[in-house]
Amino acid sequence: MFQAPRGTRDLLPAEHRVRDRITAVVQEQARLCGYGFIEPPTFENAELYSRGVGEATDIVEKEMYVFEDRGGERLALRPEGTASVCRAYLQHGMANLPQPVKLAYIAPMFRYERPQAGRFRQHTQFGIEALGVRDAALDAEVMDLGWRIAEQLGLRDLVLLINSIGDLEDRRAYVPKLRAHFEPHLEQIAPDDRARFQRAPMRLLDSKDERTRPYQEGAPLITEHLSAESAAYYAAVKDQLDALGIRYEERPSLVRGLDYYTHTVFELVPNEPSGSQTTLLAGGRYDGLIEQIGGPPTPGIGFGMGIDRFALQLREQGLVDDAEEQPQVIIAALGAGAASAAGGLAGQLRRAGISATLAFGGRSLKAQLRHAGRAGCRWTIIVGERGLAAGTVTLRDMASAEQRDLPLEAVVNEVAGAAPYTENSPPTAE
RNA sequence: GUGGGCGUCGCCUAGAGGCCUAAGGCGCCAGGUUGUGGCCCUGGUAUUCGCGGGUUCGAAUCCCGCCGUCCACCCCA
Repeated sequence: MFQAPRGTRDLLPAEHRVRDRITAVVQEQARLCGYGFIEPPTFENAELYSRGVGEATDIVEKEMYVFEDRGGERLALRPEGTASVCRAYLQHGMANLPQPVKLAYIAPMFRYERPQAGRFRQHTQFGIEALGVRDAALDAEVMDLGWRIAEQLGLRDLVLLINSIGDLEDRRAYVPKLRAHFEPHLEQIAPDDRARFQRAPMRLLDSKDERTRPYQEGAPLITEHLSAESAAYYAAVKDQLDALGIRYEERPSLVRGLDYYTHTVFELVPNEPSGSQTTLLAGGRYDGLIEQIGGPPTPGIGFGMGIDRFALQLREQGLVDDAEEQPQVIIAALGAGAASAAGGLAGQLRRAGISATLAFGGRSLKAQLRHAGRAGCRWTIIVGERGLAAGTVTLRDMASAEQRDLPLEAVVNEVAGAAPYTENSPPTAE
């Protein structure tokens, strides 16, 4: 039997309802900040990512789904959203629009990773990018948007981790100092971390390896080596966050795995993580990215939010109600002559905004009612040849078991006029 | 890429070398006579225990390999 490919899954109705709820909140909050939604293609020229995300990143180096199409183009399934949005900004000349240009998307991302809790080979992200402006207030606004989404969904006990990793100049000055700190201990630290020493020395700061940890003590921090201008920018961002009343924590070891980040970086995480893949939302400023992919120097900031991880977190915090919505009316049809009348009635009910379905399958009335009872609908309408001869159908209230005959033309109004049925109350035994 | 746990009906679970041609619960389907549900009762729903080898007179139960899945590392949303 076929199975969904490793690391992918079918989002079944119960889970899809959770996603719909998240999607609704996200769209509303993005709208409140003035974001317009865009949908970039699912695959792009592979080089867009190696140039944008960074040649030496894990994403590009070992996680991209790269393929050649029949025309010989080297393409990649989108591993992250920012590069595409920036490409679109350039391609459509959005630098001529009032800045910042605020763009949002909800789209699947693909990375060849080993699946585990909260990590998939295909996952869906909501993301936003605000392009063309470098302003501490915008940084804070972006983080506040992420914060509000969590708030609106009812999530508790989250914390926003922030840091500044400065600009290229800052890091050019800082990295040698960092290397100098670790260099004497290269023999002692973990082999993986020795490689990092060369390629991504800032990662040494958040290594979890027991062999490396002792040497993290006393290492120089980027935040202590920012230029006066960068430090002032970071301070301004924090002032803005304070004004917004967001609970944040500075985390000097916070470095992101994509090369394009500058200055502000942040992550939204649960206070007390239960698993290990718990970053709900992460992002930062990337003032060099657009230039990297061939545009003019253009500042930008944004984040990616793991919709699947939000769903997981909602479940974990007991914020998911799995009750599924049942049709308000189930129509039972008796006899071949009643089938088309039943179908017509179902259509009329739906046009009146009442959810209705037939008890399909040509079964006995008993079976059709049993089906209706189990489904938990409010009413059953029995359409039978006998009643039809007199122009009536039977409307049965499933909770009270009361029923009466009504003219076929009257039943839609009768049901529409009743109090809305909100609770999915199970039938009670008499 | 590395390490570990687990794989019996749609779901949950029993089973630990012969009494298992696999049991129970949930769910689903049908029926309990004539056009009426929920409770109850009856029946149906895995020719087979992820797949392939091996050990044995005999394997769902032991061994090996593969696959799948879950978890952790790495990394990340």
